[in-house]
Amino acid sequence: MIRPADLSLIHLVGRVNQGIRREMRFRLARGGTVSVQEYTALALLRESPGLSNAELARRSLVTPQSMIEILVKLEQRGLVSREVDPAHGRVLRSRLTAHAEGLLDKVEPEMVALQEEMLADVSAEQREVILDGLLRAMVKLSAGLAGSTRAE
Amino acid sequence: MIRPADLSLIHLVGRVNQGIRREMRFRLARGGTVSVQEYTALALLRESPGLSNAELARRSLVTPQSMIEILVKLEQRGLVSREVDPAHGRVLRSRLTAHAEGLLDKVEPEMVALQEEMLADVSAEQREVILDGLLRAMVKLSAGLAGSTRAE
DNA sequence: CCAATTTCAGAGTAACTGATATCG
DNA sequence: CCGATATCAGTTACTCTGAAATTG
Repeated sequence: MIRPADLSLIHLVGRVNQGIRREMRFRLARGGTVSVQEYTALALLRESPGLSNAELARRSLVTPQSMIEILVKLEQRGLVSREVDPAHGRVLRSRLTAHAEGLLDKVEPEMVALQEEMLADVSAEQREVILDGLLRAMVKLSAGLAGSTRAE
Repeated sequence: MIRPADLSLIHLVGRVNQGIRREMRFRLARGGTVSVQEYTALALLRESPGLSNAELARRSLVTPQSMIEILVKLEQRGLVSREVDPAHGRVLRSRLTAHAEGLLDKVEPEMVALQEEMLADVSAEQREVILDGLLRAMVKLSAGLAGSTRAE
């Protein structure tokens, strides 16, 4: 017999994510005019400059085809610059432009505020535990459990 | 100055969610032929039978227009039956059909397995803390922080 | 020749905004 | 008349699968 709690985490993550995206969309609409998906990619690039499209895709758990679409758009809008990797002529490494840095500086305080409001009733210790747990979950998901990345 | 850790949780939830949905889509493709979005609604209805469209939407943090689309499709496919609330002629209360119960019985073990694989390195105590924390976050998000539901 | 990366093209899923009608 | 619900219609956001070219 499956108890309700057995499945609550995967559902709960989905709902919380939906709530977060909803709020992000709303708040991003004022500031810059970047979509949630674009903001997310920019934030990742700020934290890890020089990532390639393939690397960005892996870290975001999406296909490279999905990521390239975001990346190309960001490049066209002058938010990202891409340069050939000197060690591997096929790889293009992405970095934020000054414009993007400025945009993030303007927008990130709002995102921090969102997170703070959302976690108002969650202690610092509890946040650490959650962060650690979700990170472990992401490692497993990245490894490609039984599904999408079938080991042959 | 914004430290990287300041924003990690909202991003981490997004990535974990993406990983979960990716796996769910893959595993659901075999069993029933329900989409992730449909499965999620069915699971919620099993846990809370008799919810109206508006209630389902609120619990899922989506608009009623988004939810009605799923619900109508499920009804057409014979997975959900809807009846007028005797106390309020406008409200339609949804319940799973026997067919849907059978489908969930077949599919849920796979979803439980997914959650177990994903949380393999997370202790029972840690899961409790995460569950509690995300629930608190969802309460805040449901209340409509500063954004989408602007209090005038 | 093989593995990884990039990227074009088309498709499908999922969520949204706006507007209308009904019920209490 | 107001607030909540249901729902039609059109649109936008996001991700995927398939296929082709390039590099080491």
